[in-house]
Amino acid sequence: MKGRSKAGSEADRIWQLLTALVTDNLGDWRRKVSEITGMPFSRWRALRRLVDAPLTLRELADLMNTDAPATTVAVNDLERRGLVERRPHPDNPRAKLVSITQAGRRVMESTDNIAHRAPPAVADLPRADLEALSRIMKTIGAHQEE
Amino acid sequence: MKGRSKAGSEADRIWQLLTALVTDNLGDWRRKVSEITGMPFSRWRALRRLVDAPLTLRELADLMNTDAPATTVAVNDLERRGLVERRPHPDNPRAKLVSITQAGRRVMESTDNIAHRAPPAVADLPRADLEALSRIMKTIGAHQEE
DNA sequence: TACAATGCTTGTATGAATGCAATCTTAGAA
DNA sequence: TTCTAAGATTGCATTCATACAAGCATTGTA
Repeated sequence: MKGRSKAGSEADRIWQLLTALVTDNLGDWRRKVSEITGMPFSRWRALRRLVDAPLTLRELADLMNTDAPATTVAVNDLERRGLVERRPHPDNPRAKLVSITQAGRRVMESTDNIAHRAPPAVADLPRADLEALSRIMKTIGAHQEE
Repeated sequence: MKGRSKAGSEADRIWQLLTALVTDNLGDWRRKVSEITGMPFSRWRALRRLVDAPLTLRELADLMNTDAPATTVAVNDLERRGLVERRPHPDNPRAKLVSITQAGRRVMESTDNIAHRAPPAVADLPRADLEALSRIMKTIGAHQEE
């Protein structure tokens, strides 16, 4: 957390607005994702973390801010649905690597195209604003990779 | 929905990134808000909608994308806690106006100062990006007022 | 008057998220 | 070897969120 400014900063105010905007639309979004995928929203959220790279259960649990048991249950469900696979970890025999399957990728694509419609307040933004937003989100994305 | 472009547009991609960013941090946020206020997150969310102006139960239900019974339960709880008041609607005798109390405002202030810390990926953005974001969020906010 | 619609309430049922205790295996340290 | 820690699993218990059915009071209309 380098150069962290204090609470109540500009960034915090923006974040507050962002979370309000998203949470107000979250209910609808969750409903749609569940409807399309036929599984709880939390399963979809777990699956999304596996798109870029396989993870151990421990890593997945940390990323989702839940405990190990909850993660095991989620992976069990996803595996039963054929969306992920458990494989032995090449280096650590205690750990297992969870990776997404082709079927899993298809599920993610189906929701990419259908469930992520921007709410009117965002969709109706002027082009210049959308471009600025796009650029900023890329910056944020890059920051999170670290 | 004026001038709505098709699915998969730039706005939709941005929205997808935004929701991912927020939902990834939502768990923590909900926990903190619950801890500070001593009530479920959904109660806080309902209370927030009443900060600007009193609403009827019907209006509150629509804004939160839930049904009337759920809203009644939420308002009952908030009223028991002394954070909102039910008053007869001046024009429509069938409706009731729910308004936030001073105690309710204090609760909202307590979470404004403590729970809304921006995640590092946002807090560490360059100043120019933060300013652009701030301006865009104002535009979005104005759009939602309509 | 009779009837439908609005606004709210009560009660119930269900699915889901979360957290905790206990167990098992394997790896590494004493 | 013995002990401890890491990684994963099973099972359970609790709290929420959400939806639905049914009912009551009030308003407006046929």
